Amino acid sequence: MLNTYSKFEDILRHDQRAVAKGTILKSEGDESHSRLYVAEGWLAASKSLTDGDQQIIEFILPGETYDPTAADGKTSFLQIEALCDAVIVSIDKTAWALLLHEDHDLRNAERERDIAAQARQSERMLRLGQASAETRIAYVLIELCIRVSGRGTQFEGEFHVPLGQQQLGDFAGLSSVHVCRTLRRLNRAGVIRTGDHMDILIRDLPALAELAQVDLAALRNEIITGAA
Amino acid sequence: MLNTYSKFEDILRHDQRAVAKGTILKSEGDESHSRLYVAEGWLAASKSLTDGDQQIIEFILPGETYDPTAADGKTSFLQIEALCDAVIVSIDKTAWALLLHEDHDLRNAERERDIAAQARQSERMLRLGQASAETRIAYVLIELCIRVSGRGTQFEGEFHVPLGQQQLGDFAGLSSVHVCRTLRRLNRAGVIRTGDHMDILIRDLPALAELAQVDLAALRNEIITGAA
DNA sequence: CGTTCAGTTGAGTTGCTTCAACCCGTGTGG
DNA sequence: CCACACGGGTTGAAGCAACTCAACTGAACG
Repeated sequence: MLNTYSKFEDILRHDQRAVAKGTILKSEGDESHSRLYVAEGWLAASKSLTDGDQQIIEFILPGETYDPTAADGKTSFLQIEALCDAVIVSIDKTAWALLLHEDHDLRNAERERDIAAQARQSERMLRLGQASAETRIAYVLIELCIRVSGRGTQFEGEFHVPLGQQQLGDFAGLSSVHVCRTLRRLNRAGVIRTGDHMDILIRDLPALAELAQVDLAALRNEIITGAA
Repeated sequence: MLNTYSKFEDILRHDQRAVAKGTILKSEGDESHSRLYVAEGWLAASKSLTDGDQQIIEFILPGETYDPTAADGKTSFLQIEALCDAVIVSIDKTAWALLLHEDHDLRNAERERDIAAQARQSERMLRLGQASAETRIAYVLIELCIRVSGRGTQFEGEFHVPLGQQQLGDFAGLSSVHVCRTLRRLNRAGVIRTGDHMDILIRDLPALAELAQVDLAALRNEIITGAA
């Protein structure tokens, strides 16, 4: 993952900052620091309604970057939170722009990254709007599996996500109670096995893909960046 | 709207193409033509589940551009459809890249456009995942109102959208029947008035914003591009 | 050993969907 | 000119999926 960013490793090393689980990163007035690079841990970008319900818009995994800045260059309309202890780098806005301008490969990689992120969002919207709880959960599991496996060889059927059922629900648009029930049902059906603290083992990937209504190979190409 | 694209008006004029309502624009193999510019009419970008339910991911309004191309540069994961008779321009991929490379202003404008589109999607995901039918419909109406009003002076409370209730439902994640009921309820409450063929008059904007759970001024900045 | 917190389960409720009927404006062919 | 079909909107009735509320469990921790 890191190799895409080898061009500015000096920055990455210099500006690293550890944050504890639960920390909320505000970009209030913090204009110069715009782009985030996550070296370790997971972040969640979310929005909430006035009545308190929140929707997780995107997870940011180790090795990925994210820019929460709005068009005005100042404020952010999203809340960024560390889902576990994390190490992040805030990349100076102008420095980033400079890098992007100089480095053609980086620019291309970022473009592909954007497209992949966009594709993920579309898939999620489709399911948020139209699919049953079972399909939503199955899709979330598959997306996360693909992403944690990364560009590595095959799918790793077993992986861990630093999420509670509440957060899974905030992502899939379901109540935590219903996430629990759905997960349990998938367990009983032998499709997955869940362990302590969101350890997930996919036992029957084709069945899960069927439930999620995805074509695995296609989704893979669509959803993650092609950079080797 | 057009003025952002004044730099390549020659292309726009040259390659215009009229399409009838309902036409589906496939990008199958049509690699060289990647970026769409909509001169007239509305397009919808949608995805569908295997069982046929479809979700409209984005509307593309006159004066806007859209690139349905996936990361591989070939296929598209979205279906683009003309919601009414439309005039579009397919901009050659390499020509577009060249323009973007040469023209700093255009590049910036596109960046802002991307950020605004991203913000819109986040708002919609929030409501798809967490909000009631009433809130979703109210939000959709407000978003569309803001977008058709554009950067113009004030909100125009009265506008028209070339959409049926079915399509409104596909966008808001509701059945057409429930869209009808909700619209009817808003009518009775005196918040809006609907006319023939999706003519909409917002009679009580603050009330609608309250239902949609949005801060009008903030949403405006967030959702549309700042280019004057 | 008590407290806390996440997950689990049951019971009851509700909001949205589905199905079906009906209305109405429009187009079409006899 | 009327008869008819058609498609979109409207409404009622019935069903169901997901929600809320609440109680219980078990693990982690002081």
